[in-house]
Amino acid sequence: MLAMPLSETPRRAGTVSRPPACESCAARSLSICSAMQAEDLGRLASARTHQQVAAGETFLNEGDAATHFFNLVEGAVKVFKLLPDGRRQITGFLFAGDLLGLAFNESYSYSAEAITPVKLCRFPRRQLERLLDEFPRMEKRLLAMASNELAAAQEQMMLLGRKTAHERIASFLMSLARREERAGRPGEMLHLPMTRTDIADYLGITTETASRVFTSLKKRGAIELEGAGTVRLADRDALEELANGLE
Amino acid sequence: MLAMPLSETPRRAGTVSRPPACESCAARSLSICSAMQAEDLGRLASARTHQQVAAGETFLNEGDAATHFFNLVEGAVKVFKLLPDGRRQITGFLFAGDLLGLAFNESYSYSAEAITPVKLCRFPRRQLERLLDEFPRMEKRLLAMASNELAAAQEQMMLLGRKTAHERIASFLMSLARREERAGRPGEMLHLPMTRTDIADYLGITTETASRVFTSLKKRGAIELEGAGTVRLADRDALEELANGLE
DNA sequence: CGACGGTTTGAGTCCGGTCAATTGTCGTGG
DNA sequence: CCACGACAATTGACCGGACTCAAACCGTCG
Repeated sequence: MLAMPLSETPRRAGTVSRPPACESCAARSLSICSAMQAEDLGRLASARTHQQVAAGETFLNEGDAATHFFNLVEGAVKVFKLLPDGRRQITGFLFAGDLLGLAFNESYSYSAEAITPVKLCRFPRRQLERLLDEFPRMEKRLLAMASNELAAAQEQMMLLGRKTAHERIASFLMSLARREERAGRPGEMLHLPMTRTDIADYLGITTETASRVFTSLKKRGAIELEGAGTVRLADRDALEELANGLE
Repeated sequence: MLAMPLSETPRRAGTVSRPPACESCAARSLSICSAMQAEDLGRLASARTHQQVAAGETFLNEGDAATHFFNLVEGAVKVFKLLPDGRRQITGFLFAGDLLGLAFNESYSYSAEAITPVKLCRFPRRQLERLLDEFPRMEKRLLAMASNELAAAQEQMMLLGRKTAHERIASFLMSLARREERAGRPGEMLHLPMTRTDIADYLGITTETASRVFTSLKKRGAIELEGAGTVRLADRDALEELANGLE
């Protein structure tokens, strides 16, 4: 386990405010790196493999032996689980800088598929485990990340268990906006690389419902659409309220 | 974050198979202890506070400063989040031996309420952080626990997002049964300390639906009820299939 | 241009929610 | 021991939001 997606990490005083550039794989914000010394990076780098994945390709399968973990360098990825009859639940979207497959079980508990063309850095898990033994600071960092992941997971349970379709979409959009802003980009204009079906499978609704809600929010003036992939959050306050079940 | 509930920890070879008794707080399976030396336990113990909580009492509030973490010594606890209008999502049930409040954020992201009368051991978080610095093995153990938690959380997302009411109840029962068996007790006869409303709020359905599904499963012969609090899993294979969306 | 995948829209259905009434359970005190 | 009150659980009737099935509408790319 341990996939590190849109976790809403609160910037805490005392934490390294911006991880340094990770030379070894050209990722601008590989958060794990901030806990490593240059030499460690070198050691990990020696074992890493760069990998390209085409859009739509599944490069990690639920149940497979968890031999590697990944750093997503470029592109977007969906992480999901399937039921035998094909029903799908997407448990997270990952973007550049996110970590994937940091499992401590012997097999992956989810699958991962590229949404856009993807560049990733693959590390053998053993290598990481050795590093963890030697550099406890890294472990602490991972623990903090896992902690944030868990908080995000509980938030998602709240969404899936108790929110209406409108509230789910609003929550989703606000969550993306906050992520953009945490990365220093404006959060008003969003580019959605995933399809309506992906969004639906992430929010526990159907494609049709997702689409209907988007047009409904547009009619209300809460958002503007330019094609299906671009959303402008026209009334963030309204969306925020909706996301929290008010109104 | 980090609440450690019914995570289905696979017993891995090479891991301590059964944590030694934790003298300091009379818990029989305080998993964190297995990573500590006796002296450390003593140090933690010096700062601990024993605490009794009556059934129905909320002893931990979402948003409060996360100053302590807890070991549940006896009883059952529900962990939940609320929406402003009162809708509730229970994110987990905790039982004897489980850890609670092991947050690495500055405030709790959930509330916790006693289901039955509860005994807990309260430790200041600072103490733990010092210990973690000195004993990396503990950190590793926590990381593994967090990893299992995350896998369980994703399983729950699958349930909340995609399963039917029948499948949810079946999954819930099977999950409880496995937990019992992992603890060395027979999993066929279950005692449910929580109300139907609690179960419903955990599974993202209503009390009425939960109740209807229980009686429906009873009529089908999959379970037997003796009062609302005791369930016998009469046909585990059927329940297992239902839980996975087959049939 | 036509084909294909994704999106939107429409009509009808149904699972689970809502509201309401009844029954069951248990602890308390007369 | 039983009556009572309070709360949980069950059951019923009805409703509605989201699902299903189906058709039309893009946008992009060969």
